[in-house]
Amino acid sequence: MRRSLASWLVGARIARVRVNRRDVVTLPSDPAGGYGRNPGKRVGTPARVRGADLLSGATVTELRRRGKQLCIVGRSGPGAWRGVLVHLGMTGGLSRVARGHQSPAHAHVVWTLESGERLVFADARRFGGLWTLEDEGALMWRHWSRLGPDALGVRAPELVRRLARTSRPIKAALLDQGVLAGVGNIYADEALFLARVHPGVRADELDGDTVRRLAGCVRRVLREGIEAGGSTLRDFRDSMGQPGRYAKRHRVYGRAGEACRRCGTTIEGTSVGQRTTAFCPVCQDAGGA
DNA sequence: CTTATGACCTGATAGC
DNA sequence: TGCTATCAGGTCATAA
Repeated sequence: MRRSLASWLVGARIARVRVNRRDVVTLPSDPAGGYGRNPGKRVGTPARVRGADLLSGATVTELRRRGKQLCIVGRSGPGAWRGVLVHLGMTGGLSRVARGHQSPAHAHVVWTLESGERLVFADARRFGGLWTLEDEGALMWRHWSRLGPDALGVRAPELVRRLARTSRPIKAALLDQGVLAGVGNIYADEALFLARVHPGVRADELDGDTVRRLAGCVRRVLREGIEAGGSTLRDFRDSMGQPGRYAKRHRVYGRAGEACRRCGTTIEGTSVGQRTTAFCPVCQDAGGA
């Protein structure tokens, strides 16, 4: 998504912003989790979202990603840093809409560029959202300091150290964004298959060689996924509307009941940490490592 | 502190 | 056709 946005959004000047749903936007003054995402804590009237907080009047200079979070960085006037953090959740998307064309369904926030085209944040299920940032420090300290290293470039020693500190199943640890940032349910299953690690084994019981192998497999599946434009199960489209092509290359995810591509055994479907999990019981033997 | 669990949402699909 | 149940790519608050 970052790459597909960069090609047309960087350098663009934002003329105005329209917020159709206040609760997908979290201001620094809103409750930590976000105003709309915890009904029990919706108290009082939320502060109004100002256009400038969502880059109105700014020129986009950069798109920075860490894990699953994307920061649209801009400048308004000399030296004035602006930034909006985006998380797509499960069904969120950012899309480019030409002048005169219709926005997608669930268009919660719409930026109109000086060129007349629009950037639209849409999210049917609303697990995603936007976070405004008062300065670069807020991005680094309030948001990104809570994330583990970005999975695309994670080094083996770092992963070894981090996995040694948790007794959870390895799959649950890989999905914890504070341990490692950027691996979701699909790529966790794919990486574990490639590394021949059973998703249910305790993270702190994996030996060093196995974790080193796993680090390489995490980087590999993400690199492959990005090169293929992502995994489209149903909803995902990049900002130009293109679906990803990686799902047809999944080795285990979504293939429970089908034959393992490596050994022919039936891929098993189960649940680890409340998440749908697929693995090959022969290639990913819980005893082996 | 760490870990487990339910809640948050909507839409697609399967089964009756 | 229309109803209900089930499931989904992620995270957060809360309880244990």
